[in-house]
Parts: sequence; C-alpha cells; structure tokens
Amino acid sequence: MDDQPQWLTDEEMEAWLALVSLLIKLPQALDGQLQRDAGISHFEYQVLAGLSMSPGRTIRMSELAQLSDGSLSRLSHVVSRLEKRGWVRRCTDPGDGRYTLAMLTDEGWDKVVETAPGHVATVREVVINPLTKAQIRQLRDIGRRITDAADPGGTCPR
Amino acid sequence: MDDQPQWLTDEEMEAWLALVSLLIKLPQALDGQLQRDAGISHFEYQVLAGLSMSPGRTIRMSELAQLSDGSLSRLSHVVSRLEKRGWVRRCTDPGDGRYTLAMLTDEGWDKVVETAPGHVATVREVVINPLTKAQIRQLRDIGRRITDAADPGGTCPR
DNA sequence: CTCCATGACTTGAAGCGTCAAGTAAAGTGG
DNA sequence: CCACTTTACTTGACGCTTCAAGTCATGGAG
Repeated sequence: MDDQPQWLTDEEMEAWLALVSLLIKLPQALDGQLQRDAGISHFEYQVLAGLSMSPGRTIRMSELAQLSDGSLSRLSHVVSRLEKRGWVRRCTDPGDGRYTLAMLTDEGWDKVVETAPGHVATVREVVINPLTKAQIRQLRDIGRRITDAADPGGTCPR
Repeated sequence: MDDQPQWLTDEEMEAWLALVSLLIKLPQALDGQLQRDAGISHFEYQVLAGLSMSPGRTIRMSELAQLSDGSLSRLSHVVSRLEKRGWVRRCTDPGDGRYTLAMLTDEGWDKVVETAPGHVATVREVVINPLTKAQIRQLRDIGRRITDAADPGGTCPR
C-alpha cells in the first residue's frame, strides 16, 4: 500500500477493465454450457475431472480441494450433492481416520466421459481459438503472476 | 464444435489451468479486501464507482448494468441493498416512465471516496505490479478477445 | 495414561445471484 | 383509440458459497 492513492494510468485502466469483464463473463459462459448440456456447474465438473484423473479415481478431500481451487467447506457441500446423484462416494481413510477419501463411481466416470468433449470444445471456442499461440503463452505467464500475488500462501507451497 | 473432441495440448492446458485458478482466486482477493475494509462486495463497489463517474452522479439502471457487467436483475437487487444503506436513491425517469434513474447520495459519494484508494492499491498490488508494461498491454488484448468470444452479443454492440 | 492441541473435515444459517414471472409505461398496427 | 407488443425493470423462490461452529481422530506433553 502506498501513501499516495496512485491512480491507474490509461493503459493500466484498460487492462483492468478488460480483466473485470473477463472475470464476470467467462465463468458465465463456462457454467452456462455445462449447466445446459450436462446439468452441472463448472466447479462440479472440476471436482469430477479431478477425481477422474486421480490414481484409483480416489483422492483425499483436502487434496481435491487444492486441485479444484476451492475451500474445503465448498468441496464438502459439492461432494454431498454429487454423492446424492450417485457419482461420488465417501469413506474414511483406513490408515488415518481424520482423512476422508472421495472416490468416483462408475456412473461418475461415465458422466465425466460424456461431458468432457463438449466442455473442452467450449474452452477451445472461448479461450484457445480466439488467441494466437504467443498469446496462449502470455496468458499462462500473466495468470500465474496474478494468481501468485492474489493468493500468497498458495494453499499448496512447501 | 468439432467432430473430434480435439484435446488440449500441454501449452494450452497450462494456460487454461492458470486461467481457471485466476478466475477463482482473483475475485476472492478483491472481494476479501473490500469486504474487510469497507464492508461491501466488489460488485457493489463497481456499482457505486459507476454511479460516481456518471454525469450528475445519476444514471439509468440499464446503463449501469452494462457499465458494471451485471444482469439487470442482479443490479436491481444490489441497488435495493445500497438504497437501504443510504448510498443510492431510485426514481422514475420523468421523461420516460419505463426507465429508472439511480442516483448516488452524498453519503454514497463519501463511501466511494473513502473506499477507492484502498481498492486501487489492492488492484495495483495484485494485478498491475506483478506484470511488466508489455504484459499489461497483452492482458488487455487477451481479455478483450476472450470476453468477445464468451459474450458474442456483448450486451452493448450495434 | 490423560489432557489438550491440532488437523481434517461436516454442518447450519445467512447472504448473494440466477431464473422465471410479473408489472407498468411507451410504441404500433388496424 | 384500442388491443397488442416491446422495453425496462422488480420480485420471489431456489440453489450455491461462505462463515462460524461443531465433531471426531491423532499426536504430544506431563
């Protein structure tokens, strides 16, 4: 924080406004497609996808929370819903009773398999295709820098 | 949409994952600072800021909705809350009874004035400072391209 | 061995956003 | 000038996220 408010320059303001619009509209587009085509939110998709890529399609809740960039509480609620829908099951870690393991059921796996292509197509259409190859690399670097600054702890450093 | 799912390459995936993290963590950081320091959400700040920059500190609801990148419904709810807090007042447009004019009260103006410096400082800290001058320009271009693709109508083209 | 601190969740209430209706004013065709 | 459509919102219900407790299992200190 500076003593002087230090207002944004025109260039900075343009970038900032573009980013704010992005922050509102991209999630809408992603959630919209998944909700329409698969009846799930983007975060639910991330959770299912995270599970599907874990060894044994099983993973600890806390690890899944980091993988999907969400709080443990949020994840707990979401997994409850996914469990009711029959896509995930929970059980206590046999080795350490504090951990809870989430595992993807066969129905959950099928759901991911049937949902993924449409989702990837949307990501391509909205994010990848509009950008040049150079911009894709720039986006990765910019995203990482801002994310690091916004979440200093990182929830997974060490 | 393609026939083939056409999976993402490594570079594309890296950029995509970086963007997904950004989408989650940046709003958290922005909302967090404003909530802690001023007791308002980022969207409420945008609405107040939009009003404060309008001529006569007054603007139509529909124009304010576009300015702040929100739906009319969302704006209506938010303005109701801001009205209860005494920062905004609503009245019907004398010229055309369908429009509603939102106007910033003096208390609302004071709120913006006292909140802005801390918010700008956070934006600087989290978004502007971590980037080079070139990256700031890149961010603007990338943001615009993705936003255009995600929101084809644009809610304000023509 | 017991008590307490810590870690890993789960739960419930409260607040916000979205969607689907509903309302009211202005424009438009006959 | 009257019905009908369009435009600009407002409202209510529902679902999801967050926040603050609360629970249960482990690991240590004495």
